[in-house]
Amino acid sequence: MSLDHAVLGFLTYGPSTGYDLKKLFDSTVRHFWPADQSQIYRTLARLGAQGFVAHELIDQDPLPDRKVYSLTEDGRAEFLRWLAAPHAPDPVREGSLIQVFFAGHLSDEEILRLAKLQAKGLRQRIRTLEGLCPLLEEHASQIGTRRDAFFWGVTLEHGLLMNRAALRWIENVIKRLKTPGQTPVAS
Amino acid sequence: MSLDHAVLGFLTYGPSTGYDLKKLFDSTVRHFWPADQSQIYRTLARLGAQGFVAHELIDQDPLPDRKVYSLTEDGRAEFLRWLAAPHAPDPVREGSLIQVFFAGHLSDEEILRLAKLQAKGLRQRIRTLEGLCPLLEEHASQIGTRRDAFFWGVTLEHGLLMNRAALRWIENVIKRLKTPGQTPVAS
DNA sequence: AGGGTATATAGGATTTGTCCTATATATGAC
DNA sequence: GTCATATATAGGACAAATCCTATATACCCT
Repeated sequence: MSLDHAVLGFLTYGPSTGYDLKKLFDSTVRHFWPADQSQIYRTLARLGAQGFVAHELIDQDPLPDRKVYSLTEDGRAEFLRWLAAPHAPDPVREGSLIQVFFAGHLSDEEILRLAKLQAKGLRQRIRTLEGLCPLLEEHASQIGTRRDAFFWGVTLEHGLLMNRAALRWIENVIKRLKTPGQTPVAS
Repeated sequence: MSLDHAVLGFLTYGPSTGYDLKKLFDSTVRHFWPADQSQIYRTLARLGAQGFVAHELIDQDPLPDRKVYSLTEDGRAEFLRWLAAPHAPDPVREGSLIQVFFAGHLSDEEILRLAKLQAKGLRQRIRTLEGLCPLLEEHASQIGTRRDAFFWGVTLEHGLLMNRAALRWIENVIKRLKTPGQTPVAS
């Protein structure tokens, strides 16, 4: 349950509401762990029932009360325990590769069309990640330390490197499709 | 619903049972699309209800009857429609990065320990993928064409490249942790 | 005047995937 | 002799995630 610990993690920086957490998620970890608004509220409720977070109500009439959540002692302990423990990597799920896997049923032209679309999507995603860089630095200076900023940047770097590798891969596939007769051997 | 189309895809090579499909999944697409046994059977049932597959029973007393599924006309049409259409990439979910994101709360020693474990896992995964190569070629020669073998190999290549990129990334992070004072800037 | 966005929470419904169990027998390993 | 593995299907229970809707008001744009 990574989301639970991501929420606890953000609360180590100080109390926050579900609404603010959602925005924080979107501007920092969305690129490797998207979180639905509805899921965040439910997670906060569950963490509350487990005693890992507590909240106080702040009246905002006529808007709904703000529920400002903060970490309890137990919550902080649980987070640090999780953070220091090794975890199995989550299984990979790349649906687009299923299409590639069965692409032999299509004509080269059709495959090229799809591959180029994929490449376009990857380039777009890379630009999005590059645009995230200043945003992340802004957040780091606001709520985190310089040390935090290093690790935040490193996760962004991961996204960039992976997407660039995927782009190189698909561009290479396109190249090989255009010049047939080559051995497709991996390794 | 990628699984549905993966199942339909495998059935284009000929009729099969849920049991055999599970084995086929494990030896070909498991590295980018793991499928639970239980899920495969339920998927076959659902595809049957939708009219995309049909099955005949083969008595095997005392073992349970084999349900040999084959594609219907509708099923083949649906698969080819899906195969030729562009699809949005599935969202990335890398739980391990959440740990990296909050790693600032740990000591350098603890982080190094975890990072080295991650690297070890990646090397292991790379070896597994390399070992899958001959298996995949064997399957390709048995049930697919040479053209299929190309695309099957390309998906494997994707896995190798992505895991190697991830390994380089983590090794670089380890290096930077050991020599402090360097700018962590991405890009 | 009407439509989109921001503020704030929350629940229903559905989908997708995992884990575990049940059934029934044969074979090979230790 | 017992224990794991292979053969074959199937369902209950649960977890995780997404989508949509409801509530209420204010502000800005056209």
